[in-house]
Amino acid sequence: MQLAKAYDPKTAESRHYRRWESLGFFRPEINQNPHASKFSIVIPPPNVTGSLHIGHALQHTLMDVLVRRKRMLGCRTLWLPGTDHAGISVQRKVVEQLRKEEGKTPLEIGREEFIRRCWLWKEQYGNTIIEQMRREGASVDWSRHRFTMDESYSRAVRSVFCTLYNEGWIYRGWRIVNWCPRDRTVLSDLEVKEEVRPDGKLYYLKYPLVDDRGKTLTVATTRPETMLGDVAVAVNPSDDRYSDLIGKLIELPLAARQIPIIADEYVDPGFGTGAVKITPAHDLNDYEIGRRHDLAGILVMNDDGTMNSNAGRDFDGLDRFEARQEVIARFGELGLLEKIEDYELTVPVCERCKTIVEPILSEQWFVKMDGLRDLALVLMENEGLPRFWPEVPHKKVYTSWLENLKDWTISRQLWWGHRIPAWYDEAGNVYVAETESRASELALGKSLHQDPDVLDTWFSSALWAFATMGWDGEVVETEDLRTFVPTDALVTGRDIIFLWVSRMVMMTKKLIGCHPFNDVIVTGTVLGKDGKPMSKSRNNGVDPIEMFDKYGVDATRIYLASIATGADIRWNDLLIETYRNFANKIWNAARFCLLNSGGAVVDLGALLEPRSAADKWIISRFNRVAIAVGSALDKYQFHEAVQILYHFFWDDFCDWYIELVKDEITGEAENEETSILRCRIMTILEQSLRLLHPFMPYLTEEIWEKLPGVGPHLHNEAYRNAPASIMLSDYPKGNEQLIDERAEAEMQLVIELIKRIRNIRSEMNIKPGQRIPVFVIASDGQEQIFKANEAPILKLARAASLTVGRDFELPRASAKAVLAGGSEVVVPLEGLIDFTKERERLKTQLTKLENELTRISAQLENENFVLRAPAKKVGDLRKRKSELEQQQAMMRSNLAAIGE
RNA sequence: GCCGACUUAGCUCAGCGGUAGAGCACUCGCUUCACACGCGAGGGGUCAGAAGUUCGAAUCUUCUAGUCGGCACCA
Repeated sequence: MQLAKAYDPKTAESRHYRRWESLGFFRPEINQNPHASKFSIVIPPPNVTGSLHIGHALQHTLMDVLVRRKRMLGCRTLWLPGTDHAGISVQRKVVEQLRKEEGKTPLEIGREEFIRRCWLWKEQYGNTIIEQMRREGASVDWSRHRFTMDESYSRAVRSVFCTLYNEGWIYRGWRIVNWCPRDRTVLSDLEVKEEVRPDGKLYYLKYPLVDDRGKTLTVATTRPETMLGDVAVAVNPSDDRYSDLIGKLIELPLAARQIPIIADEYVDPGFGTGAVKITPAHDLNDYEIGRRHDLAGILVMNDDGTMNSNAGRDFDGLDRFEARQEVIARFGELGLLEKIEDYELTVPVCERCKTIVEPILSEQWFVKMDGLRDLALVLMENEGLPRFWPEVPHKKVYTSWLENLKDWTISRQLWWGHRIPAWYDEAGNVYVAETESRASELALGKSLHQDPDVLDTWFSSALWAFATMGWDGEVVETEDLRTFVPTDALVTGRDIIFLWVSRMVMMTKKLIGCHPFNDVIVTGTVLGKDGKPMSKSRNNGVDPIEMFDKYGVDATRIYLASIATGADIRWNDLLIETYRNFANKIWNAARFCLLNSGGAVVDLGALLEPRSAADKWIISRFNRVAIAVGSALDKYQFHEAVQILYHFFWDDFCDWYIELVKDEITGEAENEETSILRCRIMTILEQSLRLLHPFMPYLTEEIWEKLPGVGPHLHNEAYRNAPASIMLSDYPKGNEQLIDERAEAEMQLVIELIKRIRNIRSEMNIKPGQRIPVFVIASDGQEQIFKANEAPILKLARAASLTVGRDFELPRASAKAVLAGGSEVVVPLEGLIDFTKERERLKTQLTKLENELTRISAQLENENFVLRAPAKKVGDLRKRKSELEQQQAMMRSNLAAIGE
């Protein structure tokens, strides 16, 4: 079988995914072992509005690595995909589309039509991500794909709402909430971000007292327009400046209203003037003060951020920022504006549209979080679940966030989403039920209308761990739920630990009684080339599809997996190139094996009877690597696994093993030894491909299917009846019995010898084509090793002859080097040697050696070290020291021999 | 204000108590019959600074400086 000279990712990427999918390889049902343990992951459902970005690619890669490995290990494996309806995002897109294409507003086409448009939009654009995930090679079970507004998922949402309501965990009430005047909906605290405004102002307004004519009290505010809703001015009761004013009345300017001066501990006498205007309908703290003093708030704004009629005829209809200017102007005219100070302030903004969020008194639905929070805290306290990877800092951040949790605003003034299952009669009584007919029963047939609001998208995604498994409130036991929940791992970004992870924990614990997942693997952020978070405005984004096209999916995947778990990474194309080259290296190693295969086939038996030291060595190395990869992945140390595999394949397998056996394999002679050797190298290649498969699925499958002798008999026992594919082959776990320390030490010595000779050749400018005689003065026990490996030494050191002995008379004009264990290599260079150069070469090496020797000697001379360090450490160091001393002596005499 | 992370070779990053590592870049040499997306040989670091713990610190503790996060407050 001939392979092309360079690996072309596109060929492989176009072929395998469809086959894997259509043969059902991604489904847990492919596993025919009734006793198989399970492994399950649910995907963090991407928004239907989104397209794949590099963060998805990173998370999907890690999930796929886990899933593919576990599947190959014989687990009944499920990776469940899906998408999120993304309430506000979709609504905004459809509103925009409507405006652009038809010049209409949602109100003009009506709720029903609007929702129909949302579904259309979703059908048209919502599958982008799904198609892109196929390209990634993500081995998700598409037959179990879920959308958060699927019929059964919606039933689950309504059911959970009703349950929580009936148990008193959900309530409706008036609270100060975050209001986005542009989206015209309430937002939860988590959807509000902070923005620093260095150019902010603090306005000092003078409020005239009613009785003491001419006397005023100055308050400081950043939002003067809210004064139209003031109901009091508060001072600290211990503030001597104002104590005589407490209880007096103020004539509120522009509002024709008298308001009292009250005393409250909340007021900080040191800030501003020490007197605070109180606007309970527009500020959380003012609201609390209002409650303490029994003062009702006056709402002066509409839902679009304009002032309402409560603000007075002159302000009604004005935008809040126009109203601010107007208020300031009027105060100025009245001589009541004391001053305006520059004041850096942070304003709350809508996470998505960046509009300044208005705190506003509003009637909304909330989830009481104290009980739910305790479920999560107890789970962490008692069982340490979920386990965060990396644990620092996420465990602490997660628990301390829970400890300070406030109630969750879950209603949204949108149309796209899960409509709140609450109905009202004409008297305003509320009936909460899964369906309208049940609500109607509760209302004894009174005429009802449903609450117009929908639920926060995160309310529905909080149910993702179990609503995806068929749970809908009526059906509470399903095969999938029993089998796959709790899931094993959740791979997600830092940004949604509060929004999603914590809420899934609470809801799953509450509704199902168990935790949703064991491990949470928190990925870092992939930053742009400029080291800043990727964003459209910075135009520093990296499109994973472009990377796939340019470097191949496999190279992109293994690069993403090579990023340390949880660490932020600055994007750099050069690093992907490294792995593109690696893919090519693998391809060419396979090409070599196939070009020289003869009649060889993949045969695990060929690994059981190693012939040469090189065979024993590579088999030992392979098993060591397989074990190390397994333990790295068990700890979610993907990058560690990648490094191990990269260096094993490139350094050990390609640079050394292939080179060591090359002559024999490419030789014309066809004998039994050669064929076994060919089987062996083919098998090591095949085993390596299996280890690499979770990271590089396309490349490994593409090569694997071309190897002679592969088939379902190589599958894990759970898949013996399935069509052949590397993705069902048995994942090598590594066998400790096959680690051969002696063979590894032996080969290391041979490698060192070859490197020393190459160093001499290079430093002495010996032409690559020139063969040179090599002598080795072997120390005790090493003679045999060199003799046994004569052929590879001759080849790889380009030596004409290798003479191994205990003692030689050798010409002064020789280059020499000392090996670990005391052997010495001598290359006679009659006529070729440049003594100056050789002295330099020896001196460089001597210096290196002596630096180490000095350090070690100092350490051993330290009595405390000898006394307190572990005996083994001291022993090792003594051994090292005596070896270094021996080498030093030899090198010194070599140096002396050619003259200082 | 509270909590936290990061600072290691020119660049991007591993390592996190016992001889400073990788990839890229750099220097030198190679059309060696799998691969120039390659092969071989090299150069390059007082591990941000200071103090401490320890026989021993890049690795633990404290402080300082710089960079970046999260949370809270903001009349």
